[in-house]
Amino acid sequence: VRAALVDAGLELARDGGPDAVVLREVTRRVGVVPNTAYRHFADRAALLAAVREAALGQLAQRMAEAMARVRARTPARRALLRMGALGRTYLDFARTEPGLFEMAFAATDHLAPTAGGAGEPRPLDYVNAALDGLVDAGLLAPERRPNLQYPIWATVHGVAVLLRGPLRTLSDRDKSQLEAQTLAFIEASLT
Amino acid sequence: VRAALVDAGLELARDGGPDAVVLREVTRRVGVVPNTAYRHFADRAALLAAVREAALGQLAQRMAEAMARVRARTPARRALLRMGALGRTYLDFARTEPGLFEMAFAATDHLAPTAGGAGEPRPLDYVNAALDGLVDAGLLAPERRPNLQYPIWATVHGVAVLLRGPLRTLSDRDKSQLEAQTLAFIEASLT
DNA sequence: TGTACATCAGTGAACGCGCGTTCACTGATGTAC
DNA sequence: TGTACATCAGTGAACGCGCGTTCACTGATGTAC
Repeated sequence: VRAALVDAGLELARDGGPDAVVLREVTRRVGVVPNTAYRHFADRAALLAAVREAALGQLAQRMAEAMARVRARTPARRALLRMGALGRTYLDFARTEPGLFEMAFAATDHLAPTAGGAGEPRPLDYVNAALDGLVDAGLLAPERRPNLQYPIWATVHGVAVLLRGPLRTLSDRDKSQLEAQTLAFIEASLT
Repeated sequence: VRAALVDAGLELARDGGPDAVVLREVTRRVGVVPNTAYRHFADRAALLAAVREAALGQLAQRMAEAMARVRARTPARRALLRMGALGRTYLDFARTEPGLFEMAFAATDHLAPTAGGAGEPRPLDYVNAALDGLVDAGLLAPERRPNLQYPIWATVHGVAVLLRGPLRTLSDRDKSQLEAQTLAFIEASLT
């Protein structure tokens, strides 16, 4: 039932974002009485944290698939392609699953279980791996590497957020172009 | 009274973000009966849109002040300093006024009055002006200029959002360093 | 093999709450004659 | 100068709603002897 509750929450978040993940509605979808949720979660915030984790997992899975799809002869080329694929996957996710995207990055009261360490890979892990690949291939100076994942993440995340916010009135064409331009902006500053 | 309602809304948004801007609480603060709000706004969404506008105005004002403070001998140096000052002002605003920051960029149902055109300057206008300054000073190739404001805005906005979201557990030191690094990342890709 | 008991996931009913919104109203302000 | 009237910002009371959460409970499942 716990898994069913999280799934239902994910479904609610899919269209409506975090605010749509309402405890009573979640239990309703599972076909269970509201207070049943308290068997599995301390309170609504705990349920929300679990759903957020699941949403993040969806994004992580897409990134993993995208990484697996990259085929390239040389390590250098592969590192570059991976970098681009990561950005595109991230932006695709934000565009096609806006509710889950919002859910994945919503601020939850419960502090994230980041402490664990040995969990499933997170989006940032893939960026780190791709950057290390660039360094190994000699495309990126090692001294520029430290913490470089953050500005890159910020840039991609930022364009995703802006396109859903102040720039949401742009045409689809302009949005796609802006996404491409932003990824090019990152690539330009990497090489 | 209308202005008082918006002010009260701004105050509520300051600590608590958009969700804290509750129609009844807003009227309560003004010392007026709840339905009075409907004399001035069609519904809650309209009130929220007005408050969002005001929050955006606060940010715009800070940027204007920051621009006025920049003193430099040469146009080239001034353009560079302005660019940096804009980024720092933006991140300062996000850090010191998280509620207003969230409010300013919240998605509101009412479509933004962007159509007007001749309104007060918006954050993006300052970035455009600074970029034009860089081009005029010969620091930026004109062919790179078109739409360059968007990736830059995205990067700064992205780091602001991440620092309030997934990276909120970072130490203040790390946060400041990440902000600085991100601004350096932008500057590096501009020159 | 059979009985007594603990565990615990899910039930049924209810709570208090604050919300956005609607209604018919009052009473001050300004305008027309 | 005085009277009749329209305007309209704010009032008072109420509505229905759905929420998160708590309580004492039932009844199936598994374990100990």
